[in-house]
Amino acid sequence: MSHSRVRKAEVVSEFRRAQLLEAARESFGQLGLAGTTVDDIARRAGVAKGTVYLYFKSKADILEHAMLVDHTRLRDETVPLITGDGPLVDRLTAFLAAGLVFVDQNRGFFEHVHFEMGRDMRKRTLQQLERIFHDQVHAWRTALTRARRRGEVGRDLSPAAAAQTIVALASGLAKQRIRGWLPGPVDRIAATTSATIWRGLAAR
Amino acid sequence: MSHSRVRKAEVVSEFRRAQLLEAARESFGQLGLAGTTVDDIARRAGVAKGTVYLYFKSKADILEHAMLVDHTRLRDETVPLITGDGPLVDRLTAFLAAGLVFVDQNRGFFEHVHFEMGRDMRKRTLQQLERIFHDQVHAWRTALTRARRRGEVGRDLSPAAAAQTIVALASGLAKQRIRGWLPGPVDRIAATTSATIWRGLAAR
Amino acid sequence: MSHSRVRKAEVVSEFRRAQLLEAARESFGQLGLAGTTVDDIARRAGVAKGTVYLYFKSKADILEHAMLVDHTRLRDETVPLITGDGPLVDRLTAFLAAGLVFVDQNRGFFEHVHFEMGRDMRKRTLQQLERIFHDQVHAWRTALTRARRRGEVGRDLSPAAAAQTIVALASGLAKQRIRGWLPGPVDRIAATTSATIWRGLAAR
Amino acid sequence: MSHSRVRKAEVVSEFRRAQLLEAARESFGQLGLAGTTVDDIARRAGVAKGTVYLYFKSKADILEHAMLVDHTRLRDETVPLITGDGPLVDRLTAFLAAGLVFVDQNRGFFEHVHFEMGRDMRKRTLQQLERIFHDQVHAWRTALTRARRRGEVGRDLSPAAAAQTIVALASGLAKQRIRGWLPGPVDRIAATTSATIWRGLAAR
DNA sequence: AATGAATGAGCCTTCATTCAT
DNA sequence: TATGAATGAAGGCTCATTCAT
Repeated sequence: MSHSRVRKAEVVSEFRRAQLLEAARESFGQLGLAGTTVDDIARRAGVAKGTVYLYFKSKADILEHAMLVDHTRLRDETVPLITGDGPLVDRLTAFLAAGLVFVDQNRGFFEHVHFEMGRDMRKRTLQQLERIFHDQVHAWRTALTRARRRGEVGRDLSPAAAAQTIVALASGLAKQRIRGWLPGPVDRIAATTSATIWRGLAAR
Repeated sequence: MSHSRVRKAEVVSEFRRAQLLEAARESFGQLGLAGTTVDDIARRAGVAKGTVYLYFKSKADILEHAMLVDHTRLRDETVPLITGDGPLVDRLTAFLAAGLVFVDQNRGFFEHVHFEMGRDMRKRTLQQLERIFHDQVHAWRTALTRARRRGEVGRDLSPAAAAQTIVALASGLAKQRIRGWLPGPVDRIAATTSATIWRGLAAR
Repeated sequence: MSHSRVRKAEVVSEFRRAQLLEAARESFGQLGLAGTTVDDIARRAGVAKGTVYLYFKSKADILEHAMLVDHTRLRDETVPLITGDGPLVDRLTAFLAAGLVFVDQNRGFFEHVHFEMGRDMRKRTLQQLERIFHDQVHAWRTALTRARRRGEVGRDLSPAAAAQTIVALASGLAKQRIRGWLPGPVDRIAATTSATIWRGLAAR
Repeated sequence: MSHSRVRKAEVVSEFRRAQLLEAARESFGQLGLAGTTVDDIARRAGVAKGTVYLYFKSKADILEHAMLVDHTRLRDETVPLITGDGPLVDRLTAFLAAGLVFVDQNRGFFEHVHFEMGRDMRKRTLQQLERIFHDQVHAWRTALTRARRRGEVGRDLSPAAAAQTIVALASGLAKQRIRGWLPGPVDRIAATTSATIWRGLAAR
């Protein structure tokens, strides 16, 4: 019974954390990082200000955890798509689309947060993003190397360069999507972009 | 004579503004947006804090003007490259390289400033960037359309999609360069990336 | 039986109070008054924060009781020494030594607590100390009057003034001992000081 | 003229500091250290809260400077009295009186402040006080050694022990005066105390 | 009796902006 | 024009105390 009480407390605690993170994401998304006060977060979560500090040790800590959720999701929703087994061009399309979908689902949060972090926070955030970036590049290099062996991509293609190009392109698309410069259905954008770099620009 | 006095006053005034903007860019670059105080800027410019407010109406105003300088430069250093008259692939390489060079030259400023702007400031900034982005896309679409007519690029290529892809790619490369994830000489990066999308990924 | 149950409850209750007071003294001694949180006290006593409030009505209340223990001890360890029956000079030495020993044994607590009390608490504390002070002065006056009658001290000595002098001196020594400005064995300090005022400074 | 302007600014600045210190001493004296807010100090000085931080870098800094004034005065008002050239017993009386006068003039401030300082502040304060204490003891030892040579005090008196006794006694008197346990005119208290230890307690 | 999550008042400090000189 | 002292709003954080379980 003491066991179940511990469990219950843990569950409640986790719930509060999630509740606060949700409130924080909402507030950050609407008011920006600087515009959000701890009071805001508390109010949205329906608790008193002091309560926030029972679950997170500072405002920065809240942000860090809020972002961690995103980063985990971002990786999980993109990397596996690269190492699938369909035709490479389809995987490329899916990869580009996934990045755009992710952005669409987190627009408010991204719009502000990635732009207002302080020095140290940004450092830590970028380290996390760098790992994701490296994972994506690595996965693409592997996929391209195999595809070249199978004759699916050009013999003279540099898998390393191409991998980096793809990831940079996905990142560029996402950025422009966040900013609203890339309207329209995600699938169409992904498909045409994918087609463009798949075939190349040059006449043949 | 009253005329020349006005002139002189204007010149002095312009000088002060430039001096303050330079100090601001330096401080923003080193300390970030939130980390920079109006006092910092004044001190670096060698004037008193109150003087700053004779030339700019707020801290946000300083930032806005500091960015305007950048945006003007960014446009001037990229758009003309697209509408040149060498082979399209060379222009593409030059375009990608120019974006990276620009980033390299303003790294400190970008690193911080683009990440810390408040709501309204970011809005205005993005509007400016959007215009540059549109100009770039437009220039590429024109260039690609002509190139297609000349048979320089594939018949079935969509100039609109390709233009957007190129610009997104340039933007993605720039972003990763800022973050330090794209080390090495700018020219090599531009050349290999350009080659990749020029030839395309697909075997032929 | 209901009687014995009440008794048992009382005993347990007293035990808890003592346990909490001990924890409080420890914490006050190490972290100071302001540096000690109710949580600290609870943790050291191995109970939950709320429990503290079952035994004391506030942090100030804890402090008050913690000091009461001290004051009782201080009185019990000094006043009886004055009204003994050995030679007066020996009683003086013993009295001075007792004050120093007391300080040595409670250094941590004194170091902080006497310096950080709030208004009201200090008022109450000083009232308690004043009683001890008066008791000491009174005891000394009585002892000196008797000693004068016996010809043990100078005929022209004012018992009242001398009593106050002795107590002030003891208090001054204690203060300097707390501050670490009076190193060395307690007995030696007490003996030399005692000798000094016993013989007086003047040549004879 | 620029010279005189600098001067004027300095004078104004010093005036403000003094004004703030006075307000702080007043507030600390009335409300205690913890009870005094920076707002209190500002209000008493007739300035805005932010202004306080133009002259002192923190609340602790204010306290430190407020105490420095005291310590300087305490030393200057006591040490010179010891090394005068009148009869030693008169110097002793003057010394004891000076300590009591000092306390009387700063009662409110002392009452609170010395009792509520935080760890570090108290450490620094005590270091300053220790120097004063040492200076006093040293001066007395010198004075007593000379007096012994002149046959003014007993041949067998230990100057070191006697010096420490005197200083401890002065400190004890001051402490009790602060606490209100030593009412009456300062001169009388000093005279009788001085007489008591000058003649000694012992019958002769 | 015991718990510990929740509360919220309160305080120090920063800094963009103003204004008297 | 230039100065820089003065302002005061605003926000992150602590912690004594309460209360539902």
